[in-house]
Amino acid sequence: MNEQFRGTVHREAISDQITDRVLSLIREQQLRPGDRLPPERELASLMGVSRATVREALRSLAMMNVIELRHGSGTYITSLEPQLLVENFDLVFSLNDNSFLELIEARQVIEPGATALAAKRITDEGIAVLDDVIVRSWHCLKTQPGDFPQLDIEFHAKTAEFSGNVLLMRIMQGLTQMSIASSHRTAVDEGAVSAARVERAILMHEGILDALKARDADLASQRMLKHLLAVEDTLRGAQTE
Amino acid sequence: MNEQFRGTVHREAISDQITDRVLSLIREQQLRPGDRLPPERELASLMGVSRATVREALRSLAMMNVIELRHGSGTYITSLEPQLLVENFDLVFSLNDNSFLELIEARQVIEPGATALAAKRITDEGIAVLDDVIVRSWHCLKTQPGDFPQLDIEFHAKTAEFSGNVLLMRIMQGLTQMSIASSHRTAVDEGAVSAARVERAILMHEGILDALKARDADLASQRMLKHLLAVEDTLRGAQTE
DNA sequence: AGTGTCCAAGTGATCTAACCAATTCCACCA
DNA sequence: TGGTGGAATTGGTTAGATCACTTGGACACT
Repeated sequence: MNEQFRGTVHREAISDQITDRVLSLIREQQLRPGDRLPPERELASLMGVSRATVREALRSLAMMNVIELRHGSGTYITSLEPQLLVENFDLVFSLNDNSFLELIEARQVIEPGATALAAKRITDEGIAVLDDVIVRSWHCLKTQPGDFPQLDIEFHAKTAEFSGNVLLMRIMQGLTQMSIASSHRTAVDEGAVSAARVERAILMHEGILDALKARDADLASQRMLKHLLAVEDTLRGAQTE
Repeated sequence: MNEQFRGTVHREAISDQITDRVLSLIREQQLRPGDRLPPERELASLMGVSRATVREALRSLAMMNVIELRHGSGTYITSLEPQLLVENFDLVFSLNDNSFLELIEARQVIEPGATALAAKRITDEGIAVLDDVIVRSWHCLKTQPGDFPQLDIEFHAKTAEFSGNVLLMRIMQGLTQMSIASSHRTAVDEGAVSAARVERAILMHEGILDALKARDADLASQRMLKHLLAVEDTLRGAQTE
């Protein structure tokens, strides 16, 4: 016996029911990208709840990039493209305190593979983008070597982007952001941006780009790993100075 | 002149500022798993905003499983485990048929490298843990083959753990967890848990573990990649059936 | 002392009723 | 024709109140 006590006592919170409802409508294609939802006031009266509750649900969906709230205009379904929906994936690994040695090690595991994929998929437009980064890097070396880290990040982020894999792209972006925060904390910047080091880094970027141009996945992957090992040496050196 | 008009017109919505603030506090270790946040009323007055706005932020964080709102008790930081934080990303896989291929591709990039690290760092205790997973996998095959995916996750998650890199561990555990969610969506389960396939998977796990026991990083890495390529074939096959 | 009951305080959940701010669109005028 | 101003629409935010759940301590009973 005692079956009579089965079942959950806590029903789901109202605002969670609303988010589930919207997500269901999206899955059933009753709501499609670009569609506009009814105004908040209307939704509230339709469902017999307060506007505040509706807004809690809508804001949650907006944070997941499922909908977009446009002030004065309305609520719209986003494009629902994968790169949008995984935008917050970095939460999975960025909420912890990480040493930059762990960071660089993770990049050594991920970037060579991502670069190999990029070699297979990069378009001529993509190559032009990376070429431009290199050109700007040389210019930066002559004028403001201190600004190089920004271009370094851009090169790596773009390379990850051309891997054509949105998850790898997001992971790389998250890791590079953490690298920035980490280097700011450890004051590594001064050592890493000496003109000689910047020049070596640009040369290695060029080598990687050449391999990408040749669509040589193995070579590109190898060179990216070598580059990241060099970065690790630089960081280790700066750390012990 | 006209400098007076500088600056961005659209500032970030207040509730988004609050979520960012909470996430920053977590990153800075000022808030840790299990910690309790101040009551909503207090947060509102501390930040000089209304309670409704605070709640929109908190509900968004709760939807991403970063915090938990306990009615009558308070607001608490969750465990922040990767398996928990990726829960809501399954929407990507139900909306886009090809996303799970990108997922397995990302795993193919990351897991071999992480496994190589594990080969260098795994302890005898770690090996015992993986041995136990294998033993339970064989037992599962004989009794409840349908429960194998859970053990599959466990093998990969533990391997990630023994890589000794928290970042890689979390990324890998998150991706592995999502694999299960995506395979549920695509109704692959039936095909994937056939006894023959389960047996093949366990044998490959054994091969990986043997390489780890030998501390052979290259071999372990190779075998992990081969295993994931096999998983991809299984998924592709199930997709077109 | 141990134990169970009950109540009050604390806290999240929801509602109501405003007003502010950005967008949209149409009527009106030049 | 075309711009221009203002009203209507709609999201953003606030304030205050009430409901519902949890917690812990006071109290009575054993």
